[in-house]
Amino acid sequence: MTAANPLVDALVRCTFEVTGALTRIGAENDLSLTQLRVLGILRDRRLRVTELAAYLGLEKSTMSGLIDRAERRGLLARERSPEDGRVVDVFMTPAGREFAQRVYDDVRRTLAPALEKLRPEQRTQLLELLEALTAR
Amino acid sequence: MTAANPLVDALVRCTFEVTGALTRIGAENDLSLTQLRVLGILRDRRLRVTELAAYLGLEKSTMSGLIDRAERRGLLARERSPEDGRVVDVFMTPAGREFAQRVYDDVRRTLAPALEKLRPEQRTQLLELLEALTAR
DNA sequence: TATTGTTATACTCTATAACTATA
DNA sequence: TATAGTTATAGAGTATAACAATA
Repeated sequence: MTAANPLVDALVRCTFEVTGALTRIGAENDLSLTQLRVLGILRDRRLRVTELAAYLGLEKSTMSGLIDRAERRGLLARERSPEDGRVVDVFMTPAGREFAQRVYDDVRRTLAPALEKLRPEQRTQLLELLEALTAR
Repeated sequence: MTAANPLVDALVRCTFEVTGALTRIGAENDLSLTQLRVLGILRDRRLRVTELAAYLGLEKSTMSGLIDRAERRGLLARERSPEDGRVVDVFMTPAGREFAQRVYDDVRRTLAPALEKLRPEQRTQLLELLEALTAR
């Protein structure tokens, strides 16, 4: 038995709510939560397949499928590494970048209203707390 | 174009981190994120299929499959409503309740350490902010 | 031999459409 | 007719195991 922990419970509840919003916005753009996350990760990075899988906590084989489908849509591209012939780099196409920008704008527009119900000093507090929480 | 919003970004990043932890703990117990959420919702409620689908933002047909698999594992049970023969109520079995308790204990044990890095008054703040955020 | 990535396979998750039973 | 739920179907997401190519 573990003691009740209202803070963990509130965090989990909030997570499910935000995830719900993200899933809905993703679906409106034919993106699963995972694809949405892939786009977020690759926005400012170029990663090999294994690294991407590690970021997402998924198997390489799962990544292959995700990349296949995104590549078929013209959002991502693959490139064999010149240094190591086994490695495949993955990165966003210009179209993918533009698309991701639009979708994440949508995310901001959707989530901002709830956050604006907080007082300004509460928003500052929350930002600090979230950053403290996700700092490694 | 939407202005950058560090607070939304921090919230999304936090959401993906917590989701990652929930997915991993779920996987260790052969539960998808959705099944984990079903167990959380039904912990203190008895809902008809349509209500459950609404809670999760899913189609009724998707619910049927989710319930089927959880029922096959002995975690959930269905019961036809005596008042309205079309309605099917869904609820947790004792085994399901016990199982959910164990899994959510695991969730608390996993997430608590990160939260304990915050100072006590920060934890109080965070709880208040999360509650303000998810209040309807 | 070890590592990187893909393919084959099987199962879950999901939506849409068609259906059954009840109201 | 309308509503509640299930079934059929198809596609995406996921893991495991086997594989090919490269190091």
